Amino acid sequence: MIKITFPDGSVREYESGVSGYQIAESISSRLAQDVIACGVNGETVELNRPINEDAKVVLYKFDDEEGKHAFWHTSAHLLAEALQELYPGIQFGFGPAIENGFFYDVLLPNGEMVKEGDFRQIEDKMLELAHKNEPVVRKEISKADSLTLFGAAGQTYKCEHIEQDLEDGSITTYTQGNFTDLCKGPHIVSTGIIKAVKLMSVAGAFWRGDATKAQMQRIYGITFPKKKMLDEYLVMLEEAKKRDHRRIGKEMELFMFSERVGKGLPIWLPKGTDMRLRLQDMLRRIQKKYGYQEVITPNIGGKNLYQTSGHWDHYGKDSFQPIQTPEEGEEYLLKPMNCPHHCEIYANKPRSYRELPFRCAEFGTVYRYEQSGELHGLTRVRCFTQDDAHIFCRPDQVKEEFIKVMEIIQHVFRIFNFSEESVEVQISLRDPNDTEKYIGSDEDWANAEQAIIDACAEKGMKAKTELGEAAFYGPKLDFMVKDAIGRRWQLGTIQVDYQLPQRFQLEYIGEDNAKHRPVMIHRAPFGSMERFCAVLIEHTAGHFPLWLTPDQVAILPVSEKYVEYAQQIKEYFDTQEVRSYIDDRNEKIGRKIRDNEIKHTPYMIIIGEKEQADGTVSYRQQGGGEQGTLKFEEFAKKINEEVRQMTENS
RNA sequence: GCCGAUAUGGCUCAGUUGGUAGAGCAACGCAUUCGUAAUGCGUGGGUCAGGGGUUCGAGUCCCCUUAUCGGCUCCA
Repeated sequence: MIKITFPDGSVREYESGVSGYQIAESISSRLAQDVIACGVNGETVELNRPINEDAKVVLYKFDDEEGKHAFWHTSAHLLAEALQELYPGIQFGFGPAIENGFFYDVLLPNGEMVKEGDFRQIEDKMLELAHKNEPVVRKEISKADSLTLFGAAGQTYKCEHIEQDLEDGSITTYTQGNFTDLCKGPHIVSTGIIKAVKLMSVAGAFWRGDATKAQMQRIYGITFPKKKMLDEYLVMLEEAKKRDHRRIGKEMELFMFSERVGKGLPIWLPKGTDMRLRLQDMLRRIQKKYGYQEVITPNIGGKNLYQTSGHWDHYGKDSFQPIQTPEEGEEYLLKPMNCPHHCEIYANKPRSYRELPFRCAEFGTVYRYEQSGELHGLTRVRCFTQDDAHIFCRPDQVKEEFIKVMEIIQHVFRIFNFSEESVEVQISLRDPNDTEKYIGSDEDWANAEQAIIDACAEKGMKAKTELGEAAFYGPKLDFMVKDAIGRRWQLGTIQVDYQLPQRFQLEYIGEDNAKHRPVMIHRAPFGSMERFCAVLIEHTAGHFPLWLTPDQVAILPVSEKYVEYAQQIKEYFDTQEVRSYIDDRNEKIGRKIRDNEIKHTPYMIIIGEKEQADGTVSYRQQGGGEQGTLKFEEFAKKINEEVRQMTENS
């Protein structure tokens, strides 16, 4: 007999070898229907795996992360099972559960390709197989046997995976019906729980994520235990699309692209520019308090500059190719980053330890020749402006300076209500197994990485560590924020760099009257104006805060008779720096209200006979209906007061 | 760059098996001069992304190019 402890603390006795499914059933038959996976001692196992010792049990439902994971993982197997029936000879790669659903990497025989048009047939086959409600059976298998099994099935990728990555004694297979997959689980108890299936897309994906290896087809899908849940999910996706910054940017006339100007080259329209300048001003105010000095550098630089920095070696192919000056025989690059220019500013004169840290900031526009397939709205472009700065400091100042930058970034994110949950902080270190990718000594790397880790610890910053994500010259602390459909984008970044100061032979005279090498911190709180605006648009769905929004007030005359009064108000607003426009269309007031509600303008004022006589305005808040009546001077004061509070609290 | 998909008036989209383009919104005009989420009537606007091909005939079928979308790879 073994003792099983339940989440509520109660303990029951069972025969050794009892399965999770039997445990679930013994509690309540109704519960057993909802339970789709089972955890033991913190480790998720499938319900049919025998439990042989005293254990703490967790029973997962679809709503639990672990439950969902098992559900979608089994769904990936279901997809593979269906594909195997439809395309005999198909090769399988990896097929995991992901945040929303699952995928399977496959290679069809004879160079055939899965097309979106085939999805219906595959989905039907998956549902047909699920309807059989086959149990998912786990089996431990030796390495030799697994190689025989998958070798006989012609699964060369599975065999490669077994040979290279798996150790004898830790290999398991899962079988449902006629389909057996190499897998470490966990899975749901049987396929019949899967009631709704939707294949989302098919994409190319390189075997093992290596662009030099075979390209497989990655089929994405999602499944649910109820049809209704799938419908709700699809509606949610549609809603998210409405927040897409590319769509809102067009609707609100914030930015545009032109095929003739070139792909990936965003054009900021008047309203978008207005907003961007306001964002820049906000950051300028904050930076000033932290002792930054703003500079302006050219948009091109000599090729030699980037050879010195090492960027040419690492990213030469990914830059716009050099501009030649035939008479002078020189080559210039469109500036792909600002750091080398800033190094030259530092080197412009001898520096004393007394003037460090030297903090040099620039809204620096850079150009990068990103792969065409990578371009994406404003989040991945070929011309963008970094809210860049480089801090040159003494080695003993690194941690303190790093922490100050963290404060700026947190400050900025707080202003936009990017909550702790929506921002993921990532410590990006180098891959210790692939040091070729990086420059600099192990000692410098150790120091730089430790500075970041210490700073995070000191600030109590919750951060996950990723190996291989560092820049080639140093480790980073990255602030990632999700877009409307859950893609993660790096916004803020802070990087510690011992390399560029060396390459540029940067020095300062220390207290000891000897020359010393400074350390450089690269940082950008927004990351780039383009990407930050994109993510901000998606987070706010275009409802920007009053201080930032291009238009604060819509002035709506009840009829054309009051347009003159409207103009008088607008002129006054202009003098008070309240941003307004008049909707003087020949439309009824109800219509004007509706249209301006949709336009996301935060305030509307309505003026007619009464207001004109009293010198007042009747005002509404977007989404909040009528608010009251004020003298128009009072209203302007109220707007500015609101803006003042917002910006001062920041 | 690679895989899959899309491209029709300013915007969002119809356009059945090939038979010479439609709607709603927007714009413009006229009437109306209106009180807190859509006034009515009318008008103009498209080399169907570009190029080539098949055909008596192509928005529709085929090929190439370009841009865009979903991914992969990359991201200083």
